Amino acid sequence: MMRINKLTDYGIVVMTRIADMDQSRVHTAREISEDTRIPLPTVTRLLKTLSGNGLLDSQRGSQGGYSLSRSSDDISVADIIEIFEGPIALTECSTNTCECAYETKCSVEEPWQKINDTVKNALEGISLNQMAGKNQNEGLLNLSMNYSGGM
Amino acid sequence: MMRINKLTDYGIVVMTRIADMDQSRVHTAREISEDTRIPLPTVTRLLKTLSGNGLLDSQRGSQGGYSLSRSSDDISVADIIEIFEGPIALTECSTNTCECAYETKCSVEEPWQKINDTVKNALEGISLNQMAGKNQNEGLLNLSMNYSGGM
DNA sequence: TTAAATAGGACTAATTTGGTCCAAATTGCC
DNA sequence: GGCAATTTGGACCAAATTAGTCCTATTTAA
Repeated sequence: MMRINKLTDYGIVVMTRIADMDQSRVHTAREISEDTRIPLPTVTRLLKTLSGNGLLDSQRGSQGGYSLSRSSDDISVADIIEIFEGPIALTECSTNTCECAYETKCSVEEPWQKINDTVKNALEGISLNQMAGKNQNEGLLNLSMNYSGGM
Repeated sequence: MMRINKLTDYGIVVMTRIADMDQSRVHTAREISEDTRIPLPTVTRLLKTLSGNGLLDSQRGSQGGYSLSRSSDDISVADIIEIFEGPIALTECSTNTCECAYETKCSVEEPWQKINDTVKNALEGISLNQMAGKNQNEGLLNLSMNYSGGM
């Protein structure tokens, strides 16, 4: 189905939720779990991963919690996806380390690069801010202009 | 890794290979397997799926084999991907049948639609012809124009 | 009639993914 | 100082998906 993984999806939901919350204080895993209705153990793991990769700041101990490490304008969907899924690459051919066994495959490498760049750019072009409720729709027009309409 | 499945990848390789072959005759699974070095049983299955979904014509019996059902210009990478993976949709939210359980997720629906359309357009914009060796690079410039150059 | 193909589908092994849980470390507060 | 609330790190297992193989039936040309 060429889907992003469920955990990645959840990761985006969680980040979006945090972006929608009061930025003046930190938020606990429990709080976020209740808001999103994603089970606490799972949310816990998501938050660990997200803070471990620099997208969230964490504060330990009592009164601790998580907060965005930078403005929701400066966090893209691609940032989140790459944390959970690694570099955005639809095929192995799209990565640098491709060692194609089949000659045919290799003739295919350059088109794949282009395809990937396009996908990557689309994902980098959507900020958390756009995903969140506030300022909704603003900026999305840029994306629509990116494809000239058909092939 | 947000990858397409291996079988889908193989499917594209197989189709590309056929597009590169002599169009005046049909080609057997064995022949394609040897060319691509993909194991015969797997190639067999790929070809069955591809012909079953109208991308290849098949001819049974001795002297039988497979050929493109239409010009390689008229077959896109998206056509092949959709056969193996179903509709191109990065998240469930991108499909019509989304019944979001979480309110947060729903605020996220519209951006996902845009993202998906972009990805889909990118994949629809690459023809088998472009993937194959002949006329290489022709037409790819269109794609490059689709993203306005980073964010 | 036989050999060469495709068609259809069942089946298994391998891999990936989703989800849970536990113990340790840190911090604020009483 | 000690307790309670948190994050941290990692192990672990169950479920789902994917990859790959194989068998049998059908079709067709020579």
